[in-house]
Amino acid sequence: MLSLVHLKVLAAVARHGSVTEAAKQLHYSQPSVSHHLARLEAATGVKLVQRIGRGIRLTSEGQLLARRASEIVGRVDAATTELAAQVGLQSGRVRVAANASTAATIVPRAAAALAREHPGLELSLFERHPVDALAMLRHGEAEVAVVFRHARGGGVPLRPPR
Amino acid sequence: MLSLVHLKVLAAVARHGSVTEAAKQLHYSQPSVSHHLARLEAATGVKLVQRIGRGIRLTSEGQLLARRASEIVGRVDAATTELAAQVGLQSGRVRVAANASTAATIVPRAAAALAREHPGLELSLFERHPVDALAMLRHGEAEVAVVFRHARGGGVPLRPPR
DNA sequence: GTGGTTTACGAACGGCGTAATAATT
DNA sequence: AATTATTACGCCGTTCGTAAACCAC
Repeated sequence: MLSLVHLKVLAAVARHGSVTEAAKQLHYSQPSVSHHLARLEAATGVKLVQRIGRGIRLTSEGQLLARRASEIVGRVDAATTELAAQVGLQSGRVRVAANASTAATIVPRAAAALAREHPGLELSLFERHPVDALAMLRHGEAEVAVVFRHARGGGVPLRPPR
Repeated sequence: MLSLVHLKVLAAVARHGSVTEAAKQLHYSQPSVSHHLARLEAATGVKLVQRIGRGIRLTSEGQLLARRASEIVGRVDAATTELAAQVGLQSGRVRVAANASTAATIVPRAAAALAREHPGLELSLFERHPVDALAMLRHGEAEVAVVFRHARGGGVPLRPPR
């Protein structure tokens, strides 16, 4: 089984076209990156890079694998983020600042849905004038603000809880 | 960065609902799988499994991550396969057995395209009666057979070179 | 006691950096 | 001489298996 680190390194080398640059971006030493490439070649049994002049170039197979590697690494990062978000939704505080009309209409419906989906959340609703609602959001006194700015088209700034 | 092995183990545990079964399917020892789960929990900081009676159960976060893990591991496997196929197309031998009518019409066009895309391939064409063409395929004397079985709807058995 | 999971321990491997070497401009 | 990549080496963490302990039916 390939290693994610190997794939990440290959993707970085593909992006920057150089072992040195990839190492810098990954905060690795130059030899580490070189070694990773060698190991990845050994693991796959495929030549992935070519020395060309005093730099290197990916072979066509290297380019193919690098594209897949970017995709895969992206998914891993996304899964990590998603998991963290899921945990954040299990418990925590969500303070909603809304103006009168939204606080009476769409906010209760959204609040009910949120409470149903994530019963562990502590949910508070504050009815404020739009300007004050946004101020609460800005000052960290609320996680969510719901206001109408215009008659048509609304603004719904959203920050995840913690 | 999460480890692919960890993700693979989590996916296997999710599939089989048991550390023991997952270990069997992965050809690991039982303690290894247990240890992997513990490490994955440590790495993510999230409780992923619960002891329940004398078995275990994934938490909701565990189930979420397991779904993503399956997806990711699948992509890694696909990339590996794809890379191997790409290498196979760089060099090797493709022997095509075709009956007279296809050998004169669609096969040359396909052969030209293949030769253009993958110049390293050694390409041979054999014109045979349909039955003999399929026999060559079956006996490993050809990698590809192209025959018409009926007046409408053709059969194009394909095996990748090596 | 049986089936299942976890903890403990030791061996082998992998991954990292620093230092030294090679190759190209 | 300067820049880039590789090889050599030592350290530490990870991963594996076996053996022992733990827990629930």
